[in-house]
Amino acid sequence: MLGTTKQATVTPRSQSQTMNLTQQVADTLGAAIISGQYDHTNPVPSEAAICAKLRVSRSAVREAVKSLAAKGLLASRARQGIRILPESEWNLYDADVLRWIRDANPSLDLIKEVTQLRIAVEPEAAYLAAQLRNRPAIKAIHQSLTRMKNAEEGLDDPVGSDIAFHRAILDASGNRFFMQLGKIIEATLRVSIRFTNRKSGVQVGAFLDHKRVYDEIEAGNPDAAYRNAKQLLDGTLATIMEAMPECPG
Amino acid sequence: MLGTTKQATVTPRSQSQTMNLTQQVADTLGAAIISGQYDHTNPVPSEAAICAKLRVSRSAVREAVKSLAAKGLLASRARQGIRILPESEWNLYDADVLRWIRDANPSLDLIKEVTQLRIAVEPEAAYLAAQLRNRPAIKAIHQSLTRMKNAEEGLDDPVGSDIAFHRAILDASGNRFFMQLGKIIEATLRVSIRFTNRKSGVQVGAFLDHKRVYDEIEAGNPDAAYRNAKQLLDGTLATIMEAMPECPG
DNA sequence: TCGTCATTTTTATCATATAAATAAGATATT
DNA sequence: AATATCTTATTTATATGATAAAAATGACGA
Repeated sequence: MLGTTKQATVTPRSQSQTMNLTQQVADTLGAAIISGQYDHTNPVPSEAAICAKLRVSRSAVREAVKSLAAKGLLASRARQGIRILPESEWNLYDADVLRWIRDANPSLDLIKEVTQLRIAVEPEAAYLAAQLRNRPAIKAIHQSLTRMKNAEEGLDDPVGSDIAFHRAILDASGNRFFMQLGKIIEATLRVSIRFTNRKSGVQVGAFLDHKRVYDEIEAGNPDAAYRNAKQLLDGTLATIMEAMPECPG
Repeated sequence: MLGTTKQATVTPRSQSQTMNLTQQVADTLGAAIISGQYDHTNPVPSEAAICAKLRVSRSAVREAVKSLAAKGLLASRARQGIRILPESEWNLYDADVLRWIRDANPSLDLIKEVTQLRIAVEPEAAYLAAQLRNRPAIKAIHQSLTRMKNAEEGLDDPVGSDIAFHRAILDASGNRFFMQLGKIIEATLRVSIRFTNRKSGVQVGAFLDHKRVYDEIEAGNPDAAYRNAKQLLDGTLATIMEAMPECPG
């Protein structure tokens, strides 16, 4: 046999477990872009340079670039090369982008902003859920509440059950935009623990606070569900703000 | 010169104005997927079949597929082919996805859900803006308010100035998640007009309603800004619900 | 100084070949 | 008969190289 192909040195640190080459390249580039490694003095390398650097074929690089372009991170044009788009174009509501941001700058800023988003959205979702009264969806909320109860006795994961509860409410709203926020919130919450894991003492009354929201949804009282959800989240934000170094607003 | 390449028949109806081939293919496939053309009885064709159908190279198809995968529409694996992901995975906060959804099913449902999102987010954004009191940002709100005033006398675009106002408030919140919703809201509002363009009579008091929100932000009264913004949007939702055939919630 | 044009770099697109993964069928084993 | 193993075929994954098109740059001339 002549001309055997086969070469491909994988990208450096990227986890190649389940990721294919293109995904690995996209992950490497995405993380580099968001961590601010490139700017006008140090522009993104050309396709050819990336190929050489990562030791992969042009196909892999080009497919990765298309993937990142779809997330709003960059754009490429002939002769102009690959240029990074302004941050305002980055799709924050994308799990990968969010992860790269979180890892590039592990701070409470992102968590604060997500919490502000939750404060805006979750009470409204509870309101809509109480209006809709979708049986299966409400049952799912109740099940996550049971998980929280179990978690208090160490029989279930406290974080996991809490996340499940909030996601169940979003799902019960019937609003697709609210539902999609579930995975964004989850991705953030799972990390925020590392920052705000002040002793589980604050968790004591948590179950009851959550149950109040459920009860009002189940009873079909939109306004009361809204109020209880808002109160619950204001407490969460307060905890986060306490943990923050300075408090600019 | 031997072996001249050159062929490439473009995709059918896609606007090829500024779009390159890959984008055209992605647009064609994305629209087809979201319009529900494929299901388990009629799965997505293989790469080869798409190449033949659209008369483009495999590279173009593969890059388009990567782009759609990045938006959560599909995933592809060897021997298994391209499979559509469940709707819950589609990134709704993506301008392309939103456009495909809107065009696939032109109804008020999407507009209603976006408005529910606005009701949740915009009052909170006004609240934060009043807290932050960022001078340039508040000035931008005022400028859009001036545009609305002019629009009342036919000197500016009513829709454009209204959108500018709401985007300015989101921008003034300092929250990146809120800011990003600007383009989503804009894309939806520009279409919703076709549905709810009940005579501009309702517009009469609109300027004052908007000005009240601005005044409270400028004065640094978060709670009042919140209330006025909420009131403003409740009116908007009411208009939309009126225009809807049936009112399920 | 300014516009025009040739040059050259870079992405865009195409074509083709090989590798790897895996669904499905065939075969062997218990 | 049921299960495990091997074979085959199909499809995506990856690599390579060639041509096309776009656009930044610099040379040139009016």
